[in-house]
Amino acid sequence: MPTSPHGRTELLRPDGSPVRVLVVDDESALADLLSMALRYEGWEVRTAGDGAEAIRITRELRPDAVVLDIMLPDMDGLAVLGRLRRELPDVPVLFLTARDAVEDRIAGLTAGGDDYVTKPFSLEEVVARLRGLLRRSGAAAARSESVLAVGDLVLDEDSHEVSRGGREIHLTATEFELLRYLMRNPRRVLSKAQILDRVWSYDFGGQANVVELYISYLRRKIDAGRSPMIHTRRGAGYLIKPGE
Amino acid sequence: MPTSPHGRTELLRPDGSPVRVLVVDDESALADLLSMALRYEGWEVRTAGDGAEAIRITRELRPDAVVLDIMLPDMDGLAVLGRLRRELPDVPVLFLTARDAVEDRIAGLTAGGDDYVTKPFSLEEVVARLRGLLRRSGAAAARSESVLAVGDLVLDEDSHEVSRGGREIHLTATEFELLRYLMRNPRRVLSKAQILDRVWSYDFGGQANVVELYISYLRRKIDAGRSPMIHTRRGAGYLIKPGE
DNA sequence: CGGGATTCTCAGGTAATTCACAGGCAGCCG
DNA sequence: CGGCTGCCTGTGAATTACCTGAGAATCCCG
Repeated sequence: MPTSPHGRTELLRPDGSPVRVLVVDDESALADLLSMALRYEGWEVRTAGDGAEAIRITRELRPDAVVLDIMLPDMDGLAVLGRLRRELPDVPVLFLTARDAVEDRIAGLTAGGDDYVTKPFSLEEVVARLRGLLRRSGAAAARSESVLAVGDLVLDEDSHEVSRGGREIHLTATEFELLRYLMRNPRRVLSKAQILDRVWSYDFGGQANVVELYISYLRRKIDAGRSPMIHTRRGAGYLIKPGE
Repeated sequence: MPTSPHGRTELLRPDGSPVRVLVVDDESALADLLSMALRYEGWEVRTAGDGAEAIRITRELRPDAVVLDIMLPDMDGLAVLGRLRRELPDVPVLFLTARDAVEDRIAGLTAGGDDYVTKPFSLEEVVARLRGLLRRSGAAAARSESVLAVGDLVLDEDSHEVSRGGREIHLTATEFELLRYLMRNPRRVLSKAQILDRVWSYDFGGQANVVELYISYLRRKIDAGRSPMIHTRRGAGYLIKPGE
Protein backbone atom coordinates (compact mmCIF):
# COMPACT_ATOMS: atom_id res chain seq x y z
CA MET A 1 0.00 0.00 0.00
CA PRO A 2 1.36 3.40 -0.95
CA THR A 3 2.45 5.67 1.82
CA SER A 4 3.13 9.36 1.86
CA PRO A 5 6.42 10.85 2.99
CA HIS A 6 5.07 11.32 6.47
CA GLY A 7 4.18 7.68 6.81
CA ARG A 8 0.42 7.69 6.49
CA THR A 9 -1.46 5.77 3.86
CA GLU A 10 -2.75 7.95 1.12
CA LEU A 11 -5.31 7.76 -1.60
CA LEU A 12 -4.06 7.59 -5.14
CA ARG A 13 -5.83 7.56 -8.46
CA PRO A 14 -5.98 4.22 -10.25
CA ASP A 15 -3.04 5.23 -12.44
CA GLY A 16 -0.94 6.05 -9.38
CA SER A 17 -1.01 9.81 -9.78
CA PRO A 18 -2.11 11.96 -6.87
CA VAL A 19 -5.76 12.77 -6.29
CA ARG A 20 -6.67 16.20 -7.63
CA VAL A 21 -8.86 18.51 -5.58
CA LEU A 22 -10.29 21.90 -6.49
CA VAL A 23 -11.10 24.34 -3.68
CA VAL A 24 -13.55 27.13 -4.53
CA ASP A 25 -13.86 29.90 -1.96
CA ASP A 26 -13.72 33.66 -2.23
CA GLU A 27 -12.14 34.11 1.18
CA SER A 28 -8.57 33.53 0.20
CA ALA A 29 -7.45 33.00 3.78
CA LEU A 30 -9.84 30.12 4.08
CA ALA A 31 -8.96 28.72 0.68
CA ASP A 32 -5.29 28.77 1.60
CA LEU A 33 -5.92 27.11 4.91
CA LEU A 34 -7.84 24.32 3.24
CA SER A 35 -5.39 24.03 0.46
CA MET A 36 -2.54 23.53 2.87
CA ALA A 37 -4.38 20.91 4.85
CA LEU A 38 -5.30 18.99 1.72
CA ARG A 39 -1.81 19.14 0.26
CA TYR A 40 -0.58 17.70 3.51
CA GLU A 41 -2.78 14.69 2.72
CA GLY A 42 -0.75 14.19 -0.41
CA TRP A 43 -3.37 15.59 -2.73
CA GLU A 44 -2.81 17.98 -5.58
CA VAL A 45 -4.77 21.15 -4.86
CA ARG A 46 -5.85 24.13 -6.94
CA THR A 47 -7.89 27.01 -5.60
CA ALA A 48 -10.37 29.29 -7.31
CA GLY A 49 -11.67 32.57 -5.87
CA ASP A 50 -14.82 32.82 -7.92
CA GLY A 51 -17.15 30.81 -10.10
CA ALA A 52 -15.65 31.74 -13.44
CA GLU A 53 -12.20 30.72 -12.32
CA ALA A 54 -13.63 27.53 -10.87
CA ILE A 55 -15.05 26.50 -14.22
CA ARG A 56 -11.85 27.34 -16.03
CA ILE A 57 -9.74 25.26 -13.69
CA THR A 58 -12.23 22.43 -13.74
CA ARG A 59 -11.84 22.16 -17.51
CA GLU A 60 -8.10 22.18 -17.22
CA LEU A 61 -7.56 20.08 -14.13
CA ARG A 62 -10.52 17.69 -14.23
CA PRO A 63 -10.41 17.29 -10.45
CA ASP A 64 -11.40 14.13 -8.58
CA ALA A 65 -13.29 16.15 -6.00
CA VAL A 66 -14.37 19.74 -5.41
CA VAL A 67 -14.71 21.72 -2.20
CA LEU A 68 -17.26 24.43 -2.91
CA ASP A 69 -18.35 27.39 -0.81
CA ILE A 70 -21.97 27.88 -1.75
CA MET A 71 -21.96 31.60 -1.01
CA LEU A 72 -19.79 33.00 -3.74
CA PRO A 73 -19.80 36.63 -4.87
CA ASP A 74 -20.18 36.60 -8.65
CA MET A 75 -22.25 33.56 -9.46
CA ASP A 76 -23.88 31.96 -6.53
CA GLY A 77 -22.70 28.55 -5.57
CA LEU A 78 -25.66 26.83 -7.12
CA ALA A 79 -24.90 28.22 -10.53
CA VAL A 80 -21.30 27.16 -10.18
CA LEU A 81 -22.48 23.74 -9.16
CA GLY A 82 -24.63 23.47 -12.26
CA ARG A 83 -21.79 24.35 -14.55
CA LEU A 84 -19.46 22.06 -12.67
CA ARG A 85 -21.84 19.20 -13.18
CA ARG A 86 -22.00 19.88 -16.87
CA GLU A 87 -18.24 19.63 -17.06
CA LEU A 88 -17.80 16.69 -14.76
CA PRO A 89 -21.09 14.98 -13.94
CA ASP A 90 -19.61 12.51 -11.51
CA VAL A 91 -17.32 14.65 -9.47
CA PRO A 92 -18.13 14.48 -5.77
CA VAL A 93 -18.62 17.85 -4.12
CA LEU A 94 -18.07 18.88 -0.53
CA PHE A 95 -20.12 21.97 0.23
CA LEU A 96 -19.08 24.62 2.69
CA THR A 97 -21.99 26.43 4.25
CA ALA A 98 -23.05 28.56 7.16
CA ARG A 99 -24.61 26.67 10.02
CA ASP A 100 -28.02 28.26 9.69
CA ALA A 101 -28.25 27.80 5.93
CA VAL A 102 -28.29 24.09 6.32
CA GLU A 103 -31.89 23.28 6.68
CA ASP A 104 -33.40 24.57 3.46
CA ARG A 105 -30.67 24.79 0.94
CA ILE A 106 -28.40 21.93 1.56
CA ALA A 107 -30.99 19.26 1.94
CA GLY A 108 -31.38 18.05 -1.59
CA LEU A 109 -28.06 19.31 -2.82
CA THR A 110 -26.03 16.78 -1.01
CA ALA A 111 -28.35 13.98 -1.77
CA GLY A 112 -26.54 11.90 -4.31
CA GLY A 113 -23.61 11.07 -2.15
CA ASP A 114 -22.11 14.49 -1.89
CA ASP A 115 -21.54 15.89 1.54
CA TYR A 116 -21.21 19.18 3.34
CA VAL A 117 -19.52 20.82 6.28
CA THR A 118 -20.81 23.83 8.17
CA LYS A 119 -18.67 26.86 8.89
CA PRO A 120 -16.78 27.15 11.04
CA PHE A 121 -15.36 23.70 10.46
CA SER A 122 -12.29 21.89 11.68
CA LEU A 123 -9.73 20.72 9.17
CA GLU A 124 -9.92 17.22 10.52
CA GLU A 125 -13.54 17.17 9.61
CA VAL A 126 -13.05 18.49 6.11
CA VAL A 127 -10.31 16.00 5.42
CA ALA A 128 -12.33 13.14 6.83
CA ARG A 129 -15.37 14.00 4.76
CA LEU A 130 -13.36 14.46 1.62
CA ARG A 131 -11.68 11.11 2.13
CA GLY A 132 -15.11 9.58 2.53
CA LEU A 133 -16.31 11.12 -0.71
CA LEU A 134 -13.23 10.01 -2.59
CA ARG A 135 -13.41 6.53 -1.21
CA ARG A 136 -17.03 6.18 -2.19
CA SER A 137 -16.68 7.80 -5.57
CA GLY A 138 -14.17 5.15 -6.46
CA ALA A 139 -11.98 7.78 -8.11
CA ALA A 140 -9.32 6.97 -5.63
CA ALA A 141 -7.81 3.54 -5.32
CA ALA A 142 -6.93 1.99 -2.00
CA ARG A 143 -9.71 0.70 0.16
CA SER A 144 -8.25 1.87 3.38
CA GLU A 145 -10.93 0.00 5.30
CA SER A 146 -11.60 3.09 7.37
CA VAL A 147 -10.07 1.48 10.43
CA LEU A 148 -7.09 3.00 12.16
CA ALA A 149 -5.01 0.90 14.51
CA VAL A 150 -2.09 1.71 16.76
CA GLY A 151 -0.99 -1.18 18.93
CA ASP A 152 -4.10 -2.66 20.48
CA LEU A 153 -5.98 0.59 20.07
CA VAL A 154 -8.49 0.52 17.23
CA LEU A 155 -10.60 3.33 15.83
CA ASP A 156 -13.30 2.76 13.21
CA GLU A 157 -14.07 5.89 11.24
CA ASP A 158 -17.33 4.47 9.87
CA SER A 159 -18.98 3.36 13.06
CA HIS A 160 -17.10 5.82 15.24
CA GLU A 161 -16.21 2.98 17.55
CA VAL A 162 -13.03 2.87 19.56
CA SER A 163 -11.62 -0.02 21.52
CA ARG A 164 -8.44 -0.95 23.28
CA GLY A 165 -7.52 -4.57 23.74
CA GLY A 166 -11.02 -5.49 22.61
CA ARG A 167 -12.74 -3.37 25.23
CA GLU A 168 -15.15 -0.78 23.87
CA ILE A 169 -14.39 2.79 24.86
CA HIS A 170 -16.93 5.55 24.67
CA LEU A 171 -15.63 8.88 23.40
CA THR A 172 -17.35 12.20 22.90
CA ALA A 173 -17.26 13.85 19.48
CA THR A 174 -14.30 16.08 20.29
CA GLU A 175 -12.37 13.29 21.97
CA PHE A 176 -12.97 11.15 18.91
CA GLU A 177 -11.62 13.76 16.54
CA LEU A 178 -8.58 14.39 18.67
CA LEU A 179 -7.78 10.69 18.89
CA ARG A 180 -8.32 10.28 15.17
CA TYR A 181 -5.83 13.03 14.50
CA LEU A 182 -3.28 11.48 16.80
CA MET A 183 -3.79 8.04 15.32
CA ARG A 184 -3.46 9.33 11.80
CA ASN A 185 -0.01 10.52 12.85
CA PRO A 186 1.37 7.77 15.06
CA ARG A 187 4.82 8.28 16.60
CA ARG A 188 4.79 11.87 15.45
CA VAL A 189 4.83 14.82 17.81
CA LEU A 190 1.89 17.14 17.25
CA SER A 191 2.07 20.57 18.82
CA LYS A 192 -0.82 22.03 20.72
CA ALA A 193 -1.11 24.64 18.01
CA GLN A 194 -1.33 22.00 15.30
CA ILE A 195 -3.93 20.10 17.24
CA LEU A 196 -5.94 23.22 17.90
CA ASP A 197 -5.82 24.06 14.20
CA ARG A 198 -6.86 20.62 13.06
CA VAL A 199 -9.35 19.47 15.61
CA TRP A 200 -11.04 22.67 16.71
CA SER A 201 -12.96 25.01 14.43
CA TYR A 202 -10.79 27.50 12.64
CA ASP A 203 -12.40 30.38 14.51
CA PHE A 204 -12.04 28.88 17.95
CA GLY A 205 -11.25 31.75 20.25
CA GLY A 206 -10.94 30.03 23.59
CA GLN A 207 -8.12 29.11 25.88
CA ALA A 208 -5.33 27.07 24.37
CA ASN A 209 -5.40 24.70 27.29
CA VAL A 210 -8.49 22.91 25.96
CA VAL A 211 -6.01 20.66 24.23
CA GLU A 212 -4.40 19.73 27.53
CA LEU A 213 -7.82 19.16 28.94
CA TYR A 214 -8.89 16.81 26.20
CA ILE A 215 -5.59 14.97 26.26
CA SER A 216 -6.30 14.44 29.91
CA TYR A 217 -9.76 13.09 29.11
CA LEU A 218 -8.35 10.74 26.51
CA ARG A 219 -5.71 9.43 28.86
CA ARG A 220 -8.31 8.65 31.44
CA LYS A 221 -10.27 6.63 28.94
CA ILE A 222 -7.51 5.06 26.90
CA ASP A 223 -4.48 4.74 29.09
CA ALA A 224 -6.23 4.09 32.38
CA GLY A 225 -4.18 1.52 34.25
CA ARG A 226 -2.51 0.28 31.09
CA SER A 227 0.84 1.08 29.60
CA PRO A 228 0.39 4.60 28.29
CA MET A 229 0.13 5.28 24.59
CA ILE A 230 -0.30 9.04 24.74
CA HIS A 231 2.96 10.76 25.58
CA THR A 232 3.87 14.35 26.36
CA ARG A 233 6.95 15.89 24.84
CA ARG A 234 7.45 18.84 27.05
CA GLY A 235 7.76 22.04 25.09
CA ALA A 236 6.91 20.28 21.84
CA GLY A 237 3.54 18.57 21.99
CA TYR A 238 1.99 15.13 22.18
CA LEU A 239 2.30 11.88 20.32
CA ILE A 240 0.70 8.47 20.28
CA LYS A 241 2.50 5.16 19.90
CA PRO A 242 1.94 1.54 20.94
CA GLY A 243 2.50 0.93 24.63
CA GLU A 244 5.61 -1.09 25.56
CA MET B 1 -20.33 -11.41 -4.20
CA PRO B 2 -19.63 -8.03 -5.71
CA THR B 3 -19.66 -5.13 -3.38
CA SER B 4 -19.57 -1.42 -4.01
CA PRO B 5 -16.80 0.69 -2.56
CA HIS B 6 -18.85 1.43 0.49
CA GLY B 7 -19.49 -2.21 1.17
CA ARG B 8 -23.05 -2.79 0.03
CA THR B 9 -23.94 -5.39 -2.53
CA GLU B 10 -24.54 -4.05 -5.98
CA LEU B 11 -26.31 -5.17 -9.07
CA LEU B 12 -24.27 -5.99 -12.14
CA ARG B 13 -25.14 -7.02 -15.67
CA PRO B 14 -24.65 -10.70 -16.56
CA ASP B 15 -21.31 -9.87 -18.20
CA GLY B 16 -20.11 -8.14 -15.05
CA SER B 17 -20.26 -4.60 -16.38
CA PRO B 18 -22.22 -1.96 -14.49
CA VAL B 19 -25.94 -1.56 -14.98
CA ARG B 20 -26.76 1.27 -17.39
CA VAL B 21 -29.56 3.69 -16.56
CA LEU B 22 -30.96 6.56 -18.58
CA VAL B 23 -32.59 9.46 -16.74
CA VAL B 24 -34.95 11.64 -18.79
CA ASP B 25 -36.05 14.89 -17.15
CA ASP B 26 -36.09 18.47 -18.35
CA GLU B 27 -35.39 19.90 -14.91
CA SER B 28 -31.66 19.57 -14.90
CA ALA B 29 -31.37 20.03 -11.17
CA LEU B 30 -33.59 17.03 -10.64
CA ALA B 31 -31.83 15.00 -13.30
CA ASP B 32 -28.50 15.75 -11.66
CA LEU B 33 -29.79 14.84 -8.25
CA LEU B 34 -31.06 11.52 -9.50
CA SER B 35 -28.02 10.87 -11.53
CA MET B 36 -25.79 11.36 -8.55
CA ALA B 37 -27.84 9.11 -6.34
CA LEU B 38 -27.88 6.35 -8.94
CA ARG B 39 -24.18 6.60 -9.60
CA TYR B 40 -23.69 6.20 -5.92
CA GLU B 41 -25.36 2.80 -6.31
CA GLY B 42 -22.62 1.86 -8.72
CA TRP B 43 -24.68 2.30 -11.85
CA GLU B 44 -23.65 3.99 -15.07
CA VAL B 45 -25.95 6.93 -15.67
CA ARG B 46 -26.70 9.17 -18.63
CA THR B 47 -29.20 12.00 -18.55
CA ALA B 48 -31.35 13.49 -21.28
CA GLY B 49 -33.16 16.82 -21.05
CA ASP B 50 -35.75 16.19 -23.72
CA GLY B 51 -37.33 13.44 -25.76
CA ALA B 52 -35.12 13.74 -28.81
CA GLU B 53 -31.99 13.45 -26.74
CA ALA B 54 -33.51 10.54 -24.88
CA ILE B 55 -34.00 8.59 -28.07
CA ARG B 56 -30.53 9.38 -29.31
CA ILE B 57 -28.91 8.18 -26.11
CA THR B 58 -31.10 5.12 -25.99
CA ARG B 59 -29.82 4.04 -29.38
CA GLU B 60 -26.27 4.60 -28.30
CA LEU B 61 -26.35 3.35 -24.71
CA ARG B 62 -29.03 0.65 -24.85
CA PRO B 63 -29.81 1.15 -21.15
CA ASP B 64 -30.98 -1.57 -18.80
CA ALA B 65 -33.59 0.75 -17.32
CA VAL B 66 -35.02 4.20 -17.91
CA VAL B 67 -36.25 6.82 -15.46
CA LEU B 68 -38.74 8.94 -17.36
CA ASP B 69 -40.50 12.14 -16.37
CA ILE B 70 -43.81 11.93 -18.16
CA MET B 71 -44.23 15.68 -18.41
CA LEU B 72 -41.63 16.71 -20.92
CA PRO B 73 -41.64 19.94 -22.93
CA ASP B 74 -41.12 18.98 -26.56
CA MET B 75 -42.73 15.61 -26.94
CA ASP B 76 -44.82 14.55 -24.05
CA GLY B 77 -43.64 11.62 -22.06
CA LEU B 78 -46.02 9.23 -23.74
CA ALA B 79 -44.58 9.91 -27.16
CA VAL B 80 -41.09 9.40 -25.81
CA LEU B 81 -42.22 6.19 -24.24
CA GLY B 82 -43.56 4.98 -27.57
CA ARG B 83 -40.33 5.62 -29.36
CA LEU B 84 -38.38 4.13 -26.49
CA ARG B 85 -40.37 0.96 -26.76
CA ARG B 86 -39.69 0.76 -30.46
CA GLU B 87 -35.97 0.90 -29.74
CA LEU B 88 -35.94 -1.34 -26.71
CA PRO B 89 -39.25 -3.15 -26.29
CA ASP B 90 -38.39 -4.81 -23.01
CA VAL B 91 -36.60 -2.07 -21.12
CA PRO B 92 -38.20 -1.44 -17.73
CA VAL B 93 -39.29 2.14 -17.13
CA LEU B 94 -39.68 4.03 -13.88
CA PHE B 95 -42.08 6.92 -14.37
CA LEU B 96 -41.82 10.18 -12.51
CA THR B 97 -45.17 11.85 -12.12
CA ALA B 98 -46.97 14.54 -10.21
CA ARG B 99 -48.98 13.35 -7.26
CA ASP B 100 -52.30 14.39 -8.77
CA ALA B 101 -51.70 12.77 -12.14
CA VAL B 102 -54.64 10.71 -13.27
CA GLU B 103 -54.59 7.36 -11.57
CA ASP B 104 -55.93 5.36 -14.51
CA ARG B 105 -53.34 6.70 -16.81
CA ILE B 106 -50.48 5.59 -14.63
CA ALA B 107 -52.07 2.28 -13.89
CA GLY B 108 -52.25 1.61 -17.63
CA LEU B 109 -48.68 2.63 -18.15
CA THR B 110 -47.21 0.54 -15.43
CA ALA B 111 -49.21 -2.54 -16.29
CA GLY B 112 -46.37 -4.24 -18.10
CA GLY B 113 -44.17 -4.52 -15.07
CA ASP B 114 -43.04 -0.93 -15.06
CA ASP B 115 -43.32 1.20 -11.96
CA TYR B 116 -43.67 4.83 -10.94
CA VAL B 117 -42.94 7.32 -8.18
CA THR B 118 -44.74 10.56 -7.50
CA LYS B 119 -43.00 13.89 -7.13
CA PRO B 120 -41.61 14.95 -4.81
CA PHE B 121 -39.94 11.66 -4.10
CA SER B 122 -37.16 10.57 -1.78
CA LEU B 123 -33.99 9.15 -3.23
CA GLU B 124 -34.31 6.02 -1.16
CA GLU B 125 -37.59 5.33 -2.86
CA VAL B 126 -36.37 5.88 -6.41
CA VAL B 127 -33.35 3.69 -5.83
CA ALA B 128 -35.43 0.98 -4.25
CA ARG B 129 -37.97 0.93 -7.09
CA LEU B 130 -35.31 0.92 -9.72
CA ARG B 131 -33.58 -1.97 -8.03
CA GLY B 132 -36.87 -3.80 -8.01
CA LEU B 133 -37.38 -3.22 -11.72
CA LEU B 134 -33.86 -4.30 -12.57
CA ARG B 135 -34.12 -7.36 -10.43
CA ARG B 136 -37.38 -8.44 -11.98
CA SER B 137 -36.37 -7.63 -15.54
CA GLY B 138 -33.49 -10.02 -15.20
CA ALA B 139 -31.13 -7.54 -16.78
CA ALA B 140 -29.16 -7.49 -13.62
CA ALA B 141 -27.47 -10.56 -12.30
CA ALA B 142 -30.24 -12.15 -10.38
CA ARG B 143 -29.71 -12.45 -6.74
CA SER B 144 -33.20 -11.66 -5.92
CA GLU B 145 -32.78 -11.44 -2.20
CA SER B 146 -34.68 -8.31 -1.59
CA VAL B 147 -34.24 -9.02 2.08
CA LEU B 148 -32.03 -7.05 4.40
CA ALA B 149 -31.06 -8.55 7.71
CA VAL B 150 -29.17 -7.15 10.67
CA GLY B 151 -29.04 -9.49 13.62
CA ASP B 152 -32.52 -10.85 14.15
CA LEU B 153 -34.07 -7.85 12.44
CA VAL B 154 -35.33 -8.62 8.95
CA LEU B 155 -36.69 -6.24 6.33
CA ASP B 156 -38.17 -7.34 3.01
CA GLU B 157 -37.91 -4.60 0.42
CA ASP B 158 -40.48 -6.25 -1.84
CA SER B 159 -43.27 -6.99 0.58
CA HIS B 160 -42.32 -4.18 2.95
CA GLU B 161 -42.53 -6.60 5.82
CA VAL B 162 -40.38 -6.15 8.87
CA SER B 163 -39.87 -8.51 11.73
CA ARG B 164 -37.61 -8.90 14.69
CA GLY B 165 -36.98 -12.31 16.19
CA GLY B 166 -39.81 -13.67 14.03
CA ARG B 167 -42.37 -11.19 15.34
CA GLU B 168 -44.02 -9.03 12.69
CA ILE B 169 -43.63 -5.31 13.19
CA HIS B 170 -45.88 -2.79 11.53
CA LEU B 171 -44.11 0.32 10.25
CA THR B 172 -45.45 3.39 8.52
CA ALA B 173 -44.03 4.37 5.14
CA THR B 174 -41.56 6.86 6.54
CA GLU B 175 -40.45 4.57 9.32
CA PHE B 176 -39.87 1.85 6.75
CA GLU B 177 -37.71 4.03 4.55
CA LEU B 178 -35.67 5.24 7.47
CA LEU B 179 -35.08 1.71 8.69
CA ARG B 180 -34.20 0.56 5.19
CA TYR B 181 -31.61 3.30 4.88
CA LEU B 182 -30.09 2.39 8.22
CA MET B 183 -30.08 -1.31 7.37
CA ARG B 184 -28.46 -0.69 4.03
CA ASN B 185 -25.61 0.89 5.95
CA PRO B 186 -25.18 -1.27 9.01
CA ARG B 187 -22.52 -0.29 11.53
CA ARG B 188 -22.05 3.00 9.76
CA VAL B 189 -22.82 6.33 11.36
CA LEU B 190 -25.31 8.29 9.28
CA SER B 191 -25.68 11.96 10.09
CA LYS B 192 -29.06 13.55 10.47
CA ALA B 193 -28.33 15.54 7.32
CA GLN B 194 -27.57 12.41 5.33
CA ILE B 195 -30.71 10.78 6.57
CA LEU B 196 -32.80 13.81 5.77
CA ASP B 197 -31.40 13.91 2.26
CA ARG B 198 -31.98 10.26 1.50
CA VAL B 199 -35.19 9.46 3.27
CA TRP B 200 -37.19 12.65 3.04
CA SER B 201 -38.37 14.20 -0.22
CA TYR B 202 -35.90 16.41 -1.99
CA ASP B 203 -38.08 19.46 -1.33
CA PHE B 204 -38.61 18.86 2.35
CA GLY B 205 -38.24 22.19 4.09
CA GLY B 206 -39.19 21.31 7.63
CA GLN B 207 -37.47 20.99 10.94
CA ALA B 208 -34.41 18.81 11.09
CA ASN B 209 -35.65 17.15 14.23
CA VAL B 210 -38.09 14.97 12.31
CA VAL B 211 -35.19 12.59 12.09
CA GLU B 212 -34.93 12.43 15.86
CA LEU B 213 -38.65 11.94 16.04
CA TYR B 214 -38.71 9.03 13.64
CA ILE B 215 -35.69 7.45 15.28
CA SER B 216 -37.70 7.62 18.44
CA TYR B 217 -40.67 5.93 16.74
CA LEU B 218 -38.47 3.19 15.34
CA ARG B 219 -36.91 2.52 18.70
CA ARG B 220 -40.28 2.13 20.26
CA LYS B 221 -41.23 -0.48 17.70
CA ILE B 222 -37.94 -2.24 17.16
CA ASP B 223 -35.94 -1.95 20.31
CA ALA B 224 -38.78 -2.05 22.79
CA GLY B 225 -37.60 -4.10 25.75
CA ARG B 226 -34.93 -5.85 23.72
CA SER B 227 -31.24 -5.14 23.42
CA PRO B 228 -31.11 -1.95 21.38
CA MET B 229 -29.96 -2.00 17.79
CA ILE B 230 -30.36 1.66 16.98
CA HIS B 231 -27.60 3.69 18.56
CA THR B 232 -27.00 7.42 18.88
CA ARG B 233 -23.52 8.77 18.33
CA ARG B 234 -23.93 12.13 19.93
CA GLY B 235 -22.63 14.87 17.67
CA ALA B 236 -22.27 12.47 14.74
CA GLY B 237 -25.50 10.68 13.92
CA TYR B 238 -27.16 7.29 14.24
CA LEU B 239 -26.25 3.76 13.30
CA ILE B 240 -27.78 0.32 13.43
CA LYS B 241 -26.01 -2.87 14.43
CA PRO B 242 -26.94 -6.23 15.93
CA GLY B 243 -27.71 -6.07 19.62
CA GLU B 244 -25.19 -7.61 22.03
C1' DC C 1 -67.94 13.19 4.12
C1' DG C 2 -66.01 10.92 8.37
C1' DG C 3 -62.60 8.60 11.06
C1' DG C 4 -58.33 6.62 11.66
C1' DA C 5 -53.63 6.66 10.44
C1' DT C 6 -49.74 9.32 9.51
C1' DT C 7 -46.72 13.16 9.23
C1' DC C 8 -44.87 16.93 11.32
C1' DT C 9 -44.34 21.20 14.60
C1' DC C 10 -43.58 22.86 18.95
C1' DA C 11 -41.85 23.00 23.35
C1' DG C 12 -40.27 21.23 27.78
C1' DG C 13 -37.16 18.16 30.02
C1' DT C 14 -32.84 15.69 30.70
C1' DA C 15 -28.41 14.37 30.25
C1' DA C 16 -24.11 14.81 27.89
C1' DT C 17 -20.60 17.80 26.47
C1' DT C 18 -17.73 21.66 26.12
C1' DC C 19 -15.04 24.91 28.22
C1' DA C 20 -13.13 28.43 31.69
C1' DC C 21 -10.84 28.87 35.74
C1' DA C 22 -7.60 28.00 39.15
C1' DG C 23 -4.74 25.41 42.23
C1' DG C 24 -1.31 21.86 42.28
C1' DC C 25 2.45 19.11 40.47
C1' DA C 26 6.67 18.18 37.85
C1' DG C 27 10.56 18.99 35.06
C1' DC C 28 14.22 22.01 34.22
C1' DC C 29 17.30 25.83 34.80
C1' DG C 30 20.55 28.58 37.10
C1' DC D 1 17.82 24.06 46.24
C1' DG D 2 14.53 27.67 44.77
C1' DG D 3 11.93 29.34 41.44
C1' DC D 4 10.04 29.48 36.87
C1' DT D 5 7.43 27.50 33.39
C1' DG D 6 4.71 24.22 31.28
C1' DC D 7 1.51 20.74 32.09
C1' DC D 8 -2.28 18.30 34.60
C1' DT D 9 -6.78 17.97 36.38
C1' DG D 10 -10.93 18.93 39.74
C1' DT D 11 -14.90 21.75 39.91
C1' DG D 12 -18.68 23.78 38.12
C1' DA D 13 -21.30 26.70 34.88
C1' DA D 14 -23.13 27.33 30.32
C1' DT D 15 -24.35 25.32 26.38
C1' DT D 16 -25.80 21.94 23.23
C1' DA D 17 -27.78 17.71 21.56
C1' DC D 18 -31.10 14.73 21.96
C1' DC D 19 -35.59 12.66 23.41
C1' DT D 20 -40.43 12.60 23.66
C1' DG D 21 -45.40 14.05 24.80
C1' DA D 22 -49.18 16.61 23.01
C1' DG D 23 -51.63 18.13 19.50
C1' DA D 24 -52.45 20.33 14.78
C1' DA D 25 -52.63 19.40 9.99
C1' DT D 26 -52.95 16.35 6.40
C1' DC D 27 -53.66 12.17 3.97
C1' DC D 28 -56.09 8.08 2.89
C1' DC D 29 -59.74 4.87 2.58
C1' DG D 30 -64.06 3.49 2.51
